[in-house]
Amino acid sequence: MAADLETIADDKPEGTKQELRLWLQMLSTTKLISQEIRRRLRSEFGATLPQFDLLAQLYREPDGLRLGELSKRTMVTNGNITGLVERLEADGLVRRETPGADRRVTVARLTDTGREAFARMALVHENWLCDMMKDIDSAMIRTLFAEMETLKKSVRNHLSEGEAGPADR
Amino acid sequence: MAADLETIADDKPEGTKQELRLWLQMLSTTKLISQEIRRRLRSEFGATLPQFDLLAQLYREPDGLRLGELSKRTMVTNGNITGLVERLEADGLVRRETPGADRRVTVARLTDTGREAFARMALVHENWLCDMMKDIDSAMIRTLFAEMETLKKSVRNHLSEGEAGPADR
DNA sequence: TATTGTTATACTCTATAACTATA
DNA sequence: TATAGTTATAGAGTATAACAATA
Repeated sequence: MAADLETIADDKPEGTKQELRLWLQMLSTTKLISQEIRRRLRSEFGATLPQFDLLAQLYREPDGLRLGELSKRTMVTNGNITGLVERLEADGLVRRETPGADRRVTVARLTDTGREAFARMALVHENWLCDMMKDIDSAMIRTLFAEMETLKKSVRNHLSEGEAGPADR
Repeated sequence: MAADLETIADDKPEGTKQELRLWLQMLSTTKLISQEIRRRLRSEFGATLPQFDLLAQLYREPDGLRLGELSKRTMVTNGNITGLVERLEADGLVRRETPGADRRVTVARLTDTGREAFARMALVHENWLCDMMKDIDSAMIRTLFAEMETLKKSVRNHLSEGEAGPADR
């Protein structure tokens, strides 16, 4: 069949599996962008990328998030979330509270200062990205986004059964 | 025109620019994969991702690479390459030499042990990725690869003029 | 006993800058 | 004076494990 010929012809780019090639490409592209973003976040706002990520999560949740939930969403272990939040609290951007009856629970939320600061950061941040992606047309950005989503799902499905993320017990 | 209507209709997903959405998607997907890869690299080979990356570069160059060149390719600053190479040298995977007349130049290359060790790592590593990307068909992987390449070029073109990567002077 | 979060530890990575030795 | 690497330093991220308080 014609389909088979096609498959055979394209299957081996040059000895390296295409999955690996794609991953290396993703990794270096992401590294290139995130190095630049990190550099600018620090020099202009004195913030790090994990901090920005954490603030972004809280920005979307006016009522705040429990630390365990924050840990899942940022993919940072519970133990390390404590340190991250502490640094942000010291800067006055985040506040910790024990909202309900269950005194084990802690919720982190943005302070007014934090909300305002993040809004400024996000705006500039967005412009950096638009600038870096200037040469990419709108349709391709949407395609890429959808494909990334599919890829992420596939990865989630095939992580070593029974675990999700780094250990913390 | 019909094209205009389409553009207008799709242009604003919901207040957040699509470039930013794409970037966040890329970042979390990459983080998901690389956390898993890092975990396995460490538990099965006692190696880190930057180390793997460095070894991969040397694997492709049987004659070795000058440290400056290695620094560019791995996007690790010159100062930090020294430490990375030192650790790998201590493990017996890499060797440093001064090949020519110019005694300032140092070249890093894989030892026989290093070459053999990396070959094993790379094989398993490749399988991890194929497994994680199981649900993605071949055509989409190729598409994604090409799009990543385009994206990387765009980013390179629009980094703050006159600089490439972190400072080191 | 299980859950939530904290503390402790050890190591690697990252960024910057000053320094040495060659050229 | 410019180049190739090294050293030094400071800080943050990362992974693990043991721990305390609460349920």
